[in-house]
Parts: sequence; C-alpha cells; structure tokens
Amino acid sequence: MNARLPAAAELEARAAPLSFGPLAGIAGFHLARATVTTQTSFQRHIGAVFELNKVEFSLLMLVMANPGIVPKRLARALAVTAPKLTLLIDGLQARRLIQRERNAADGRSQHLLLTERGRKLARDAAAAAEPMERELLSQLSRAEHAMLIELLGKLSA
Amino acid sequence: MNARLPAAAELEARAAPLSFGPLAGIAGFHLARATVTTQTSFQRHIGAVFELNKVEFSLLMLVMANPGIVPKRLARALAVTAPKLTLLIDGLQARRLIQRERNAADGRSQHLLLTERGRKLARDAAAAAEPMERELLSQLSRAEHAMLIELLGKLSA
DNA sequence: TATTGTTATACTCTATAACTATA
DNA sequence: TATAGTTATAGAGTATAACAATA
Repeated sequence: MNARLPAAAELEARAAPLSFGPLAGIAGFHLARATVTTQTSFQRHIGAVFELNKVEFSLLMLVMANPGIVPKRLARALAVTAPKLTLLIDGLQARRLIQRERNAADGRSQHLLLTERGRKLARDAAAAAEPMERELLSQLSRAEHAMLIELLGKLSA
Repeated sequence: MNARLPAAAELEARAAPLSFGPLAGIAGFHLARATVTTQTSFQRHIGAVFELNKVEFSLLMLVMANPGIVPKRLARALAVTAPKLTLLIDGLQARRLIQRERNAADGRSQHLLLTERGRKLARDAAAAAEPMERELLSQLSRAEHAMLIELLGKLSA
C-alpha cells in the first residue's frame, strides 16, 4: 500500500477502471460529461468575473449581436421558457445592462437593447471568452476545436 | 404577405437570420445547443418509455457495467453530489431496480447492484438507445458520430 | 380570438452544512 | 480524527397555467 495517498485516492487507483458500458456509444452521455469541463472553465473565466451565468452571458452576446431582438426569438435561441426569460431580463435590467423598448408598431412586443454599461460588459466578457477557448484548445488541436463546433452545429440544426 | 403562415412564423421568416456573434466560436455554447437535441431525443426514446431521467438512465447503465460499484465513485462519474445520489438511489431502490449491499470489510461503504427487474429494464433501455443514436446518425455520418464522441471524450478527460 | 409578455405556483435540481455510523 | 453515506434546508432552475394588454 502507498501510505502517501489518502484512502479514497488509493482505493480509486486500485479499482478496476470504470466501464461506460452501453453509454460509451451514446453521444448525449459524452455531451453531458464534456459540459462539466466547459462549465467549470466558463465559471472561472466569465461567470465568477462578471457575475453572469451561462444563459445570462449568452443572452448578452445575442442582444449585442442582434440589437433590438424580441424576447420571443431570444427564448427560442436560448431554449428557455418565456417566464424564465422575463425573470432573466428583469435581472439584467435591474443591473442596468439591458433595456426594454416598446415596439411602436405593435404594443404587445418589445425590443431589447444593451445599455452603455451592458455594451462595455458584453465586450469585456466576449474578450474573456478567448482565453477560455484557448484553455480548451490545450486539450484539442485548433482543427479539432473547429471540427467539434461544426459537428455540434449539425446536431442542433 | 403569406396568409397561410401564422403571424409568428411569418415574422420569423422575414427577420434577419440570428447572429451568434462571439458565441459562434465558443464550444460550450454549441454544446448546450446540441444538448437540447439529444435531450429531446432521449426523452422520446428512453425517458418517457422507461420513466427515467438522463442521470437515472446513466446510473443504471453504470451499475450494469460495473456491478458492485460504490456510490462515491458513481457520484463522480455522474457529476452529482453525494446527497443527490442518495435520493437517486432511494428512488431506484423504491422501484426495485437497484439494491444496496453492505461492504463486509468496511461497514461505512456499500455496493450497488441491479435487481433482476433492474437488469431487465437496463437491458431494454440500452436497446432503446440504439434507435436513438440512429436518429442522431441521420444528421451525422457514422464517421462524424464517432469523431464527435472522440472529441467530446478529449474534453472530459 | 390570437399573441406577447407577465405573474403565480409548484416541482426538480443543486449546493452546503450538519449529522450517523463506522473506521 | 477521517471517511461513507444520509438528512435537512435553502437556493436556483424549469415548467405550467392563468392573466393583462394589445392586436
């Protein structure tokens, strides 16, 4: 026995390697595992720094890239329900990062825009995403990274 | 205007295509989007049929492939906390799908095993995963599917 | 009547700490 | 004193239905 290892790590090292069984061929399972890695990385590079969760970050990026986007479209792009989106927008608006604007032609709908503060934070957060992706590139070559994104795109099309 | 389209779909068709902006190059964003697809497919092929959520399914697969596995290891493999795992095991045990067994050598730990019912359900659910993956293969070639799993594996390593 | 967005409510998931029983 | 697992509790995320305003 190796006395330098704590009990749990020792047991782990001795144990038979974990078998994935039928999960080995299931894309969704590997997707979920990979998400743990990207989520941890996101949290460190962006989440903790800008006090944004993954969906809030994506929301800001989409409003930045599509100024005036209507909530309905955003809800679908982010795969969140309308009530959840209302709360998300409420929160970001309370932080003065985005603002709602009434649609003059149709009083039911609204347009979303970044405030000046929101634009600055969105730019900074987008910049912080670069080292985050570089970190992932340490496990993937640049070609693999591009290939991964392409394949994932085919799945969500 | 095309009167056959409902208003929302019509507006959507007319709107500028959604720009991903900086999200376009962020693997985690595409991971989240692809997960929507795999999750929907999982729900239809397995979740609804066997009344299992994603984690319960993975748990059964891992216990099937690694009989006698200890909860601690399972918690890490599934990326769930120990308290959550307790509740998951409670639920599956109440359905008589898995059983806990005390470790004779160390009374603190336990081993997990499928019951006869659990084995049958796990086999059936694993079989149902095949058409599910075939459905994904309709959007990906077999080579792309294998490549995707390999790349995801590198991310979670 | 249908649609956009909101409010209300309940349910699940997740995270932390405190506890037990064993070692 | 440390570890495996459990219980308790609070917080966040998610889903549904019911609603108000507008079309």
